[in-house]
Amino acid sequence: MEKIVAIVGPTAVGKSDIAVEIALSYNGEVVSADSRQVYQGLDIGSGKITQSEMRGVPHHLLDIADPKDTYSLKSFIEHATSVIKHIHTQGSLPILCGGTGLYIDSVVNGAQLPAVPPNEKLRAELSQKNTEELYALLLEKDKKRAQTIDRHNPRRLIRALEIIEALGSVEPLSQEKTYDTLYVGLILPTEELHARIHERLLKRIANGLLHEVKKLHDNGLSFERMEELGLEYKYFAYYLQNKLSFEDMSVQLETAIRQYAKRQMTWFKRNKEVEWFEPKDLQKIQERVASFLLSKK
RNA sequence: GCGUCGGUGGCGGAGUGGUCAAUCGCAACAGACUGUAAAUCUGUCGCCCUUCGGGCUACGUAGGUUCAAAUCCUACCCGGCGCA
Repeated sequence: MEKIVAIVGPTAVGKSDIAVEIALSYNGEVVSADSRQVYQGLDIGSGKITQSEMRGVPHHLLDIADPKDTYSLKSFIEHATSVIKHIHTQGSLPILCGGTGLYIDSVVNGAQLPAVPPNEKLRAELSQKNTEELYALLLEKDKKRAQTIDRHNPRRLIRALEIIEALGSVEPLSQEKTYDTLYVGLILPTEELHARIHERLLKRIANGLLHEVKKLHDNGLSFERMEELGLEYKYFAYYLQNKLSFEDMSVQLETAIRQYAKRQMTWFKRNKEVEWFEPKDLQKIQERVASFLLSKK
């Protein structure tokens, strides 16, 4: 099986740097797995790596979508899979690196998704209903899916109904593992991570985050869409609409980023394949990658 | 100084004699994840004991009334506002 390395961990832990280090040592190319960095123009706020930080290492799946459109997991799997294939063909090592756990796992596990693109009309229609109604509807149309779904979660209920609308039912996902994967998890003590989040936010603000968000809006990205994009974009959109003072906005944003980091950890912790390191243990990480590359499977 | 309104859990804020360890929101903590994932959702959230259940301490402080008080009374302390 072809090998890939996946670098995971919470936001602000320092994944990008480590990915570049590994790439430089083992002839790697980075495949970003970040649901926001795929969008053009979301640079400072999404923490997109800069040209100089790349240090000559090719990076893929950045700036491939228009933020006005919804980029989907399905597209990500397709793009990433094809890029990884290409990297393998060149005899290089693909390094999946990013904070979007679902994206990474889906690629690593070879999830096969049915092509059911977002149906905005249906979504708008269904979002008028409350969760009970949605659940009742699902129960009626696909009893099997209804049994396992989180019945309080409108997002999932709507998505399930959307798939049913297109395909008649929600079939179990099929997965086909095609890679030999090393999961490198990066972790820091909570206080340290929080301090990094704080510093990073200040830096982003100093580097012109507000200007970036204004520019996005001037270019036609609605505040509504920005709120959907979350974190920096969501809170700065609140500020620009005078829903929050700058002070309140930055405090709440920082809290939201911390909460996000926690959710990421919850996701990654449950994956027993992940081997955890502190970012400062670069040496150990490098050694682990080396032994992984020598192993046979 | 007088008058007046108020002081409730980490914060905001309900409750105004019994069903109150105290609605709710936030934060915090733990978790889920059939595909919008930086999204969405769930649980816990005074202290102690073993879950059920039980015990203890609590609604500014100190007393009091009452079978029963966060809720009524008195004094004091603190804060806002009005008049001086």
